[in-house]
Amino acid sequence: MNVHDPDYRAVTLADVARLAGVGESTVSRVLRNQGSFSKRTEGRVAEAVASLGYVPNRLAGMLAGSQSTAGAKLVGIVIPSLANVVFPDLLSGAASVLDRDGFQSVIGVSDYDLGREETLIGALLSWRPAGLIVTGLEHTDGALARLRASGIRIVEMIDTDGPGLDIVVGFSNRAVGRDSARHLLARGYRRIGYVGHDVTRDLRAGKRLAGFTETLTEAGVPLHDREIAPGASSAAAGRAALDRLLARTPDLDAVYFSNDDMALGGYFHCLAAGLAIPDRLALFGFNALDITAAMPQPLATVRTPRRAIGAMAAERLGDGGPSEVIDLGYDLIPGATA
Amino acid sequence: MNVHDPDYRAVTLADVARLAGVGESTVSRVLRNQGSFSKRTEGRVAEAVASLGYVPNRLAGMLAGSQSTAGAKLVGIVIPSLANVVFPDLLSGAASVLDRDGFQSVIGVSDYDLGREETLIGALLSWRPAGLIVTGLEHTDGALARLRASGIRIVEMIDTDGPGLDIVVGFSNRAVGRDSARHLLARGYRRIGYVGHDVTRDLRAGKRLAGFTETLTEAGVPLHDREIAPGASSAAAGRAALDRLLARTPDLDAVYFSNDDMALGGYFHCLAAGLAIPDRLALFGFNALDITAAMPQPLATVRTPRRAIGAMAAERLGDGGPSEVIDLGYDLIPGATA
DNA sequence: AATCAGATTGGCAGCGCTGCCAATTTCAGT
DNA sequence: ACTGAAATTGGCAGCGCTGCCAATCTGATT
Repeated sequence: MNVHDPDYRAVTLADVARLAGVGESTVSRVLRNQGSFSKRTEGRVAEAVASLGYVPNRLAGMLAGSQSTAGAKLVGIVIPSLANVVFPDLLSGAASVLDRDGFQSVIGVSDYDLGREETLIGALLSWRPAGLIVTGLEHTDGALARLRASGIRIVEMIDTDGPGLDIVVGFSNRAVGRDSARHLLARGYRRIGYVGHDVTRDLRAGKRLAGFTETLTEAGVPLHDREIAPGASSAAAGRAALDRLLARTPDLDAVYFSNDDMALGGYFHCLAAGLAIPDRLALFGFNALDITAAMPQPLATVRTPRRAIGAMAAERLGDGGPSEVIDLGYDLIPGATA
Repeated sequence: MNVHDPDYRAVTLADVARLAGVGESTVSRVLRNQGSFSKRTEGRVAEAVASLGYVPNRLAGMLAGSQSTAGAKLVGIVIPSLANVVFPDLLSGAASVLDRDGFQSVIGVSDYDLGREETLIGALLSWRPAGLIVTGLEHTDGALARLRASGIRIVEMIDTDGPGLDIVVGFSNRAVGRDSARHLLARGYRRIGYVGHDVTRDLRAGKRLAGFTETLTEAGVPLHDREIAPGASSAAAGRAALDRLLARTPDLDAVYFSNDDMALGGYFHCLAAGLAIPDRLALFGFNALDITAAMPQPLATVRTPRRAIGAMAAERLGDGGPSEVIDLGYDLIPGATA
């Protein structure tokens, strides 16, 4: 007997009620441990549930419960990618809070494509979630319209550089860029280069770079040269890009990378090319991936509170407070490569 | 006006039907592009949808559609973690197929805890998915019971070393271990050690180790020594564990790691300690993470078809074929570290 | 002009569960 | 034994949508 048999019918709450000899609403109350019922009833119901192998149908439950505020225990989350550690971290931070509060989440991956993000937002909204967590502040007009029209709590996470829709949780990427530049300047580097990946897709990396060059320029030490690798960030892309950059501009004394993956690639290039770090060339990354702490020379990078951002985003989804921007900051890790 | 206003009511299909001046079922047909309707009707409906900002309620749709086979376009996926690249890869492989077929997926993360997996399976089943993808072959009795009772298609992915429930997609971890051992033996290594992480949680790593030691023993070159790091795998754990292992057993000439993260840590240890690779010590990993190809000396490792496994798992979810085991194999990458 | 297959359409009964409300039971305090 | 408040319980109307079926319309054919 399975779902494909033409006359298959799942066990329903009504079946349980019948077997237990109680009303449907009583079973519902017992199952949700809400309202009052006697110990005896609870026992009967538990027994019936066990003997029938009853599994509640959450679809029906949510539909029915959607009329009340307490109903929809569901949230939607949109992230650009799963390949970059950042996002799984954000997700697990959010999951820890969501689990605690008994929320389910439906996740959409936009693949750094704002058009696809708009589609995903529409799809997630059709689940009638109690709230939505999206990544970044940049969205298509259509996406913004849908988000506004939804009338639900929206949390934009990671980035605080710009106007948000409702709740914004994250840190300033621009400030990260500025601080990174300040750090390199303080260490005495003056011929500074940049190695990044496709910024049209990863807008946050673009903001860091903007802050970085801004500070350099203010200090009278403009960015010496830059190399942008096409496609997503990766160690291989970082290694190849640094190679190209140095071939063109050998006199650099420090390189700022769009993130740690790229920086790790750069590190490998230096090892392979026999360039002393940080004396011949300093390296600076972003994200503080776990792996960078295990390097022979810990990478100079910036640690972002990823899990905390995810957790805070989930936290704020629930409350009905006013719109606000929550800056969770970041830490600059000096490391040994810059 | 938003969801929290006491008298808020979402736009429903009935509202659209009224505005468009057609019946509800007609709107439903147009929206799902199913059945027949005139161009004129389609236009009216599209107009009404746009003007009202209507978003279909998938909860209701699935509930209503659940009676038919075509209804529930939903699948559940359970993975042990998001922190290990392997799982996001599996997920995106599955997503590519699921998207194509118009399926939604709900994901659960068990955190390598079989008890938690059982709970998650129950939770996912309550969404009445058309099928479920789980990780590995080991499950609690309770989980197995629920899976069997569900009557839906179950796909167990990654591991083919053991009896499956229904469809199994993956490769043999044991064979990976054996081939890895064979490779090291062929290269002439004879004092071989192992550095791993908590095997009680990562059962697949345990199977690889079993196959590995088995082959070594058969060759009359039993595993020389081993060091197990507590907790999850990471570069830091691998680095520290290799350090401990070598302190105790300095005469090793090769080390097999539970995966690339650990191996990368081992690589860093060798760099820091000035151990020549592979002459003084050979390193062998597992997973073929992208990053290992960017290393000065590409890591010797085994590439697993992660995206393909995810895609195949999703593919099989749909068909009604008989239970079977699908072995997608793997590639041994010689690299330059062994 | 009559006929008929095929295209188009609307009505309505559920899908399984929860919220509301009224009915019934229980029980401590007279 | 009697009373009122509190605890417990069941009935039933939806939640918003889809499937089924009968009704209506269209156009070509005879």
